[in-house]
Amino acid sequence: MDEIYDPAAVEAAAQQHWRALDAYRSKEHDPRFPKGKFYVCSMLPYPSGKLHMGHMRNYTLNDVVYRFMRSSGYNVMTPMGWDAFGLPAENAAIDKRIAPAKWTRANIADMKAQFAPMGFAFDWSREIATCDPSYYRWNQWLFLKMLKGGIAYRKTQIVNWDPVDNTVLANEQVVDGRGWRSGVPVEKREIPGYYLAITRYAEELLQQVKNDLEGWPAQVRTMQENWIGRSEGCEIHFPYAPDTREVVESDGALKVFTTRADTVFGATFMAIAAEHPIALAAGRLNPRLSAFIDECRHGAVMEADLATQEKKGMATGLHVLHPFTGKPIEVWVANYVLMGYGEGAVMGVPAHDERDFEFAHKNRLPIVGVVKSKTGAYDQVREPWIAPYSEYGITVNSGEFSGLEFQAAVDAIAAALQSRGLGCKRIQYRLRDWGISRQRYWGTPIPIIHCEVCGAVPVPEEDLPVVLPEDLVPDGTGNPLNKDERFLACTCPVCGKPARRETDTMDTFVDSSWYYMRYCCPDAPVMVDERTDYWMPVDQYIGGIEHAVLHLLYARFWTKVMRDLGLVKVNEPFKQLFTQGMLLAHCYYREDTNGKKRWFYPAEIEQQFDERGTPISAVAREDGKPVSYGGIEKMSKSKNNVVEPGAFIERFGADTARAFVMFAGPPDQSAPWSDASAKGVHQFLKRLWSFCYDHRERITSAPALVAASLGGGLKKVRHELHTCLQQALFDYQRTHYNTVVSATMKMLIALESAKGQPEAAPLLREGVSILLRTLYPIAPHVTHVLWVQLGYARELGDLLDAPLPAPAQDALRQDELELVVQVNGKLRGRVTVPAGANEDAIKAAALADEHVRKFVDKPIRKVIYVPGKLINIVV
RNA sequence: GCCCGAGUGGCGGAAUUGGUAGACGCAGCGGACUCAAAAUCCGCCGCCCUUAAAAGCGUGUCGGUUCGACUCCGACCUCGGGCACCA
Repeated sequence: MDEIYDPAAVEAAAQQHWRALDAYRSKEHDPRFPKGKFYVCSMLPYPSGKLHMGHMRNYTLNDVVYRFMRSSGYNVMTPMGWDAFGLPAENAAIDKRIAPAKWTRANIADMKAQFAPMGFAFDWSREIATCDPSYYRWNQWLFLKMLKGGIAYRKTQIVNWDPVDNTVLANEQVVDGRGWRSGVPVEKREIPGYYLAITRYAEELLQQVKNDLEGWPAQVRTMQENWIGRSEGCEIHFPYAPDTREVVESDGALKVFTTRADTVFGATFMAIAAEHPIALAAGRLNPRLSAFIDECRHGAVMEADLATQEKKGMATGLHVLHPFTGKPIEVWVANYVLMGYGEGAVMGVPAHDERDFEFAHKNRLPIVGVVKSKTGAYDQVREPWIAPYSEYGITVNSGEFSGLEFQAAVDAIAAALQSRGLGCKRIQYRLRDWGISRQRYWGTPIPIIHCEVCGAVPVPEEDLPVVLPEDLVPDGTGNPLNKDERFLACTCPVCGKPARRETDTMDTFVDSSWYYMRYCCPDAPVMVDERTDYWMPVDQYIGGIEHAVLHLLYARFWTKVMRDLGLVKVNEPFKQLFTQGMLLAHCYYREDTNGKKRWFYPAEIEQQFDERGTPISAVAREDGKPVSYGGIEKMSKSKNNVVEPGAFIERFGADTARAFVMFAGPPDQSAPWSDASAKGVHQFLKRLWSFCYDHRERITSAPALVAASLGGGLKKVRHELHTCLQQALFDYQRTHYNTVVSATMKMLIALESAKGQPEAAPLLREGVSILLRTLYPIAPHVTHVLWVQLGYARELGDLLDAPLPAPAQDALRQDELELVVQVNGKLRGRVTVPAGANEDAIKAAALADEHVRKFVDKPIRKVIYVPGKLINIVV
C-alpha cells in the first residue's frame, strides 16, 4: 500500500479492475440479483463536443444511484446515448463549413473520451445515437402508424419567418424580434406541417400526473397540470349580423369559449385574431384595417413576446348578434388573440375581465356590469379596475338569468344556449397539439412523398428508413434538402409517377420521446421487444428541471401511443423522476455593429469581483478591454459559459471531482459553479487515505468487535459512527447526497478521535468498513482500492456488490440524554437526564436548573415536553 | 405577462420537515512542526456590547398564526427555470 494518495494510480487500477470484470454489462433476469431490476436513466446529452460541469453533476448523480441500488442488491442497468440531431450542428455547419454528420460524430467520440476518466457505470453495449438510421427509422415507422390511426395529421402552422434569409427561424434564432443573422424584424408566416394529436390524451395525461406519479417532484406535477390547463366552460355562438354575412359571404356564427358564461350579457365587443377569416374578409374592404392586420404579422410567435407586447386593436366595422338579446356587437381585431388557441376569438366582457377592461377603456368601448359582488365589495363597476370585479357574484342585468349565483347562472345559460343550438358546455385544454415539422436538414426525414396526382402519400413501410443524406452543408438560407435532387426525386408509391420527397424533418423532441425504451433492446429488428417489457418503466429518471414540461410531457404521450398500438405494456414511462438543478455560470459578451452578440468562454475573460463575490467587471484577455456582463445563466453551448472538467480531474482526480459536485449543494437546486472549496473535499480523501495507511496493520489484524466491552469514550465514538451512518442511509434514499459526504467526513473525524486508544482496533476495523461502503457510490475508485488493500474484499466480497452497512441498534442507544430547556420559547439552559427518566422527573430537573430559574419569575402557565428534545416552560 | 422554484455567516451549505439556527467544508485569524517555505496537525471564527460572563439582535422585506417559526399563512422585493422551433 502506498503511503501517499495518488488519484491517477488509484483510478487507473480501479477502472482496470472493472473493465476486466465487464462490470456494468447488464442482462435481463440476472440470477445474481434476486431483488429484481432497477433501471436508472439520465436524459441523454446533446453532443455539443464539450462535456461540462453540468453534465458531470448530472451523470455523477446517475452513477451514485446506480452504485447505491446495486449495493442494495438490485439488477441495475444504466445506459448512455446521444441526442444527435438538432440545430447546433447546423449552426456549426454554417460557421465551419463542415457537414453536421461529421461534426456530430466527431463530438460524440470526443465526449465519450471525456466520460472515460470519471468511472461511470454505463453499459456502453446499449449506446444509441439518434442520428443513426437504425434508430430514426422507428420514428418514421411510428409516425406512419400514427398517420394511419389519425393521431398524426396535417394542418397549417405559424412560424417565424426571416424575410432576408428566406428561412424559418427557431425561437432561439429570434433576438429582440429580429433574425439572428440578418438583423431584420421577423414576421409570422403560415405554412403546412404535421401535428400529433396530444390533446386526445389530455385527460389521461392530466389524471395520471395528478394522481399516479407519486415518485415525481410536486413542482413538476404542478407545472404539467397547469400546462395541460383543463378548464370547464361554455362554447357560445354569436350569429353573424347581416353586415358580416355579406362580407364573408356565408351564414354562420362566431364561436368563442369562455369560463365565464355567467357574464355573457356583459359582452360589449368581440376580439378576433388577425388571421381570423372575418378579419381577413373585412381587411379586403378596408385598407386601414388591412394595414393593421399586416402590422400584427410583425414580430415573433413566442408567447412571452405576445404576452408582453402592447395590446392593440382595431374595429372591423362588422357585427355579430348576441345569442340572447339579438343586439349587434362589434367585432374587433386584437393582437393578443391568437388563431392557434381555441377558436381564435374571445368575447370581451370589460366589466369582469381585467384585460378586456383595459382594452375597452383604451378603445372607448362600453362597460356593462352584469355581476354584483356577493361580499359587498361593489354594486356597480366603475373606474378604476379593482380585483373583486372579476370574482364570482350574483348576476344582474341579465334578463331571465338575473339573480343567480355563478354555477346556477352558468348552468341555466348553457342549457338555454343548447336548446337554441347556439352553444353548449365544453371542456377546453390549454394544451395544443404537437407540431413536429421542422423546415430543417439535420433531423429525421418525415416519410411522406408528394405526388401531383395523389397528394401527400405515406412512404410504404418496407421502404423505410428514408435515409437522410449526410454530406450536405447548410448555409443559413433554408433547408439544403430542397436543393438535393438525389433526395428529392422519387416515384409515387400509389400511381408510380415521378414525385417529390417531403423535405421537412421531425422535431428533435421526437427522438428523445422513446430512446429510453430502445436502450432496452438496441439491436432489435423491431421498434421494441420483450426486453423492453423487462426493463420498463424507468425506475429512476434523472434530468434537468428545464425539461419539466415539454420533453417529459411528450415522452409520456409517446409512451401512451405505443401502448395503444400494443408495443409496450406500461402507461407511464418514468416511475420516479429526479430533476436536478442546473449549474449556472457568469456569461460575458460583446455586440458587433449589427447588434449580434459574441459570447466569451470563461478562459477568454479576466473577471473582477467585489468582496461579496458579486462580479463587478470583466475584460477580454485578448485585448484587455471590457466586455458586457450577461448575467448568470445555465451552462450552455449557446452562451459559451461552460466549464470543462478536464483540468479539474487532472489536478484532483475523478473521485474528488465526483465528491465535490455532490458536496457542493443539494442536487435538486441550481447553483453557480465555483471550485473554490474543492480543496476541502480533496483533503478529506487524502486524510482518509493517510488514516487507512497509518492504521493498516491494526485494521487488518483486529479481533471482532465486542460492543459490550467498549469503554465510555469508544462507546461514544461508535454511537457517533452509527448515527452518521443512519443519517447517510436516510439521505441516500432521499437523494441528499451533499449531506452523505458530510456524514462520511464526520465519521472520519470520529475515528481520528479514537485512534490514540490502544484498544480501539476492532472499532477502527468496523468504522473504516462502514465509512468505505458509505462513501463508495460517490467516490468509487479510492474506496475500492482501500477496500481491497485493507482486506475487506476477502470477507465481504467486491465493493461493487458488497452489502450496504446497517446501523447497529445497540450503538444508537444512549444512556443519557441532553435536553434543551426553554422559557417562553427561548433557550435558557440544558439538563442531562438518564435515558429512561419519566416526564415528571425531567420537568423537575429542568425547573431546578439555576439558569432556568432566573427566567421563571412569574407563575408557570404551562410546561411543554417534547420527548428526547426539549422542555418549554411558559410563564 | 403567465406557470414553477429559490433567498440562512465573508463563501458553498446544514437543520430527518413546527422544537438547540449556522452541522460539514472553504476562506480568514492565532499556534505547533520547519533554517525557511510547502504539506500536515491543533485552536478560534454570525452581529452587537464587553476584560470576561451574561444579556440583546439575527434565516430577503413587512405583517399574521403558535408555548415555540428558516419551516405554516398573507402581501411584497430580488434572482433562476419554463412559456410549445435551443436541447
